[in-house]
Amino acid sequence: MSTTPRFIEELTWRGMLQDSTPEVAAALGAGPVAGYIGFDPTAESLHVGNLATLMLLVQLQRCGHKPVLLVGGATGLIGDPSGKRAERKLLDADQVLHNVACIRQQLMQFLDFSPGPTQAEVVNNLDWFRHLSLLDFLRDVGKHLTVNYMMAKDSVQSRLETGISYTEFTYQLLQAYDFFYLHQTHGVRLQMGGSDQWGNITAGIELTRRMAGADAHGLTCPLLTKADGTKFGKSEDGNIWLNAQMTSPYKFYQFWLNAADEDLPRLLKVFSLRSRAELDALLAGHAQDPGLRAGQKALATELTTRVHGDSALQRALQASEILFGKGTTEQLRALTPGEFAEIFEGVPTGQLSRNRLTEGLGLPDALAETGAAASKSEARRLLQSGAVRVNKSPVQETDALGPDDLLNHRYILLQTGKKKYHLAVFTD
RNA sequence: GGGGAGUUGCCGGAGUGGUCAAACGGGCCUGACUGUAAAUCAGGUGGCUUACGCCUACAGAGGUUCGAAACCUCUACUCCCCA
Repeated sequence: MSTTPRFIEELTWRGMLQDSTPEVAAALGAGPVAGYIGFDPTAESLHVGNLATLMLLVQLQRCGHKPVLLVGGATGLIGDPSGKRAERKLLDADQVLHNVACIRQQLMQFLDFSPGPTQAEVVNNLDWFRHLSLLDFLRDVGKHLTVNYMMAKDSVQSRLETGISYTEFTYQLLQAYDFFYLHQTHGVRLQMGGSDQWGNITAGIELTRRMAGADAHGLTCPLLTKADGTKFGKSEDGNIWLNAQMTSPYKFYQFWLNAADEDLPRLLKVFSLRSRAELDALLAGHAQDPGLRAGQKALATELTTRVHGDSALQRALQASEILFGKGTTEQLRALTPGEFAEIFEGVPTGQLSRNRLTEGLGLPDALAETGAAASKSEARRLLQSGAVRVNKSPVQETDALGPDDLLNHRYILLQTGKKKYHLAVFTD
């Protein structure tokens, strides 16, 4: 044990510890502990916010404990009211099933599943809820927690005005039972999660204590916030997903690269696996010359590699260089169709007919019809403000597109603003 | 049950018969500067049009008027006070 870092200490310096039960450090110090985190199958993919809580399990395993990943195949059918202002629409059962399969696959790439005492494990709570009858649940589980206790939770309190269905109200009881069940069957003694999960976690501890007379522990990490007050994990286009189909590796890389200096220390501590000394050195170096963005580059590189692999990182770097570096029209023209497709994968496209080019296609029309601008009026405004570039070259408002502008015989790269790209695809 | 106030563009909020596509602030977009940043500064922010201009918009419907976001009537919704 002496060679591996202490879990609680590790979380503390990384700023990943929000709430914890009093005896949790002692319990973890006494020997290997199995701990779990639940993931809701609300989408086909996890996003970077999920990745933050997932890091708790990664650190747990690195500290010599056993991580258990719970996929909420059952709880996903009910819906967690935590942090939600209003009742949610129930997810389609088939959709949940599908999401569970996708997320399960995704989760597995972040932990070590090789045999041994700290081997990671994946469970699905549908496996035990499927066979639990309502009557058994009410008699064996529901009897142990009072409505008064359940009502006191923030997730319920905040909904007393607007209303909460019996279904969502019961959610905490289901999650509590997960903890009890994993305690009995997998020896799990710790549940972790984002700070919004604290109420559900304590419910589980309480239920385990009452049903099994056993001690259980819990801890949460702070929800990540950004210095500018906007929500972490979102870009203009929505969530940053871990699935490469939903958020291209290029976008993923860009997301981290664009982290604000102020947020950098916290992000690195949470997401990087580097040691404290390494991070201190990195941050010190970054502070010397923030303009180099050494910190952002390290963060983006490490995470893109971990999530998408090294070759995806290389392509993201190449795309970034062409789009933001000294990339020129000549460079664009030099790309092979294969390279072109990889670099512009995930860039929004709009289709136009090839014969539009023969007599010259006006820029306002081209911008509006490909979706690069919302309307011709907006396209004109952008043109007048000097925001528009075609194949990286500045253009005049009255310029027209012709066959000579085609890249790889079918593409024209439209740029509306420094960072916004749109690909016009010309078909026959 | 009685009395009063309100409903304006993405949001807040002016506007009480023409000069209102609608002040001001926020947000958002673009440019300059820069580090593909922050801060700052500048411009823009319904649609169509090269443009003159036209169309659609101020809760909904109808009306008065040469002309309405503004006046009247009804409808819907919101808020406040009294019992």
